[in-house]
Amino acid sequence: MVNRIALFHGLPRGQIEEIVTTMADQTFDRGQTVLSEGETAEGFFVLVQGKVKIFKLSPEGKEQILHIVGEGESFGEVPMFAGGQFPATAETIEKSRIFFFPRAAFLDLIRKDPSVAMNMLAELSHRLRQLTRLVEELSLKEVPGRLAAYVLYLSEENNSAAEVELDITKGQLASLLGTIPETLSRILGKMSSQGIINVKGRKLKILDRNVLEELAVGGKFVI
Amino acid sequence: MVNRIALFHGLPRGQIEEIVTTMADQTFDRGQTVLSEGETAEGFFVLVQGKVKIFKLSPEGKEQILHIVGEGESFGEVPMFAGGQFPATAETIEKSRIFFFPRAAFLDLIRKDPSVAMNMLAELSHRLRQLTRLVEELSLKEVPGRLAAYVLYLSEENNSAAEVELDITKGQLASLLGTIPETLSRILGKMSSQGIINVKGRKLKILDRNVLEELAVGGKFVI
DNA sequence: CGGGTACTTGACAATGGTCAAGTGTGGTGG
DNA sequence: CCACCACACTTGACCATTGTCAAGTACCCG
Repeated sequence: MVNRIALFHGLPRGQIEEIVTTMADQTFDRGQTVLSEGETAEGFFVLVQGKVKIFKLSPEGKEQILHIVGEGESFGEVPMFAGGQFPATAETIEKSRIFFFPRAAFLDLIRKDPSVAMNMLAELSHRLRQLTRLVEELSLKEVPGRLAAYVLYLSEENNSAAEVELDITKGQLASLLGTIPETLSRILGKMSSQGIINVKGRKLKILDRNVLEELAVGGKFVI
Repeated sequence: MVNRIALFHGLPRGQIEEIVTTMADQTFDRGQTVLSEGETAEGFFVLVQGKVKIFKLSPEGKEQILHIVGEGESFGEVPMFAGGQFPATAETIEKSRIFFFPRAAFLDLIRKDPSVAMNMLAELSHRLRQLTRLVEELSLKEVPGRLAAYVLYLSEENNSAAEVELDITKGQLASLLGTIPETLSRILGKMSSQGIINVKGRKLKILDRNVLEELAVGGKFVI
């Protein structure tokens, strides 16, 4: 199980066995909070099975999803290295199995084995790139452009297939795109009626990839 | 000089001398591009003196500043650990002196000395926290709220002084707040006319901190 | 089959961007 | 030392995008 975690790739068996003795193995139902923004951290988490959303809430209750954690990915490491509290909240959106690694043992491991440090540096760098892209999308593109980029991304992930399936609800997608379900629904409707995509529940079919690509780089969306 | 770089704190003298032999020392005039989004990376940079903005450009030319690099800070590390290209562009906004550290020698150093890895993990974590906050601001607050948060941040940096001075132009501040100079100008004007702040060139005086704090957490701005 | 959640649709309001035309203001060269 | 020029900033009129509120429909799970 631990072997499948990217963070521990290349680690000798002995050290894996050592770190396993310190970790905790927890199961969460869907909709449970794993960690809350502002909490002090005693370690970090790895999602083994299920799905977790990392998000921020505004005082008025609007939610911005920063990231959907996939299986094998870690989260909640920021305070371990930078001190302080968690910068966002993590909540399961499916029944999930999560490993918790306490701070001290993991820091020891890093000092002993540089490959863990390198893996962690790669992971954090990857996360920085994703967040950079999120800022770009939110600030420089309108909602249709963000949606187009997301649909194309889903397609790439799937060998550029024309048919893709959302693995989150449309409401969650709206929150990930920095908008609300109503707006997303309207835009999906418009794209449908213009023959750009075909929407059937969570299944999307790309009908005109060129228009999507045009939108995704910042082009305007004419009604 | 190298001693003052946070990344190398705690490093024995011998290793500092070693890394110094591999680095390049460059000077840039104001307005020069240090690295461009999409370029392949051969190393990373440390700003020794001056000021650098890290930003994204939309196809229409709108700019979103992600970060203003301060003296002693590094930038451009993401591709070193995650592979690929620079996710954003870096340009000097003042005459600057910049050290460049080639990839290979630095990776060697990390493998030899875990404290450098720890410093770098702290740096990247810190950056993740900042970007998380930027996403939050852009997505969950309106411009007056972002401005209020920025002014309060400047004040904190300065022992909560009531008088603060912008160290960037208002145009750059607009880009950092995810808006345009016109909008920023109008909001500064409104805040002024309501006695919340006093604006004189780049000098701002906080007159009503409570209102600013209210705005910064997401409160509404009544005209 | 029922209940709740997810989603859709409509009318409306408002934030903030665009375009255009100024008004300073600091730095440089004559 | 002053005039000029470029650039930073301001202000006004307008409008597009998107959020709010409200109501209704579809759909999945138990």
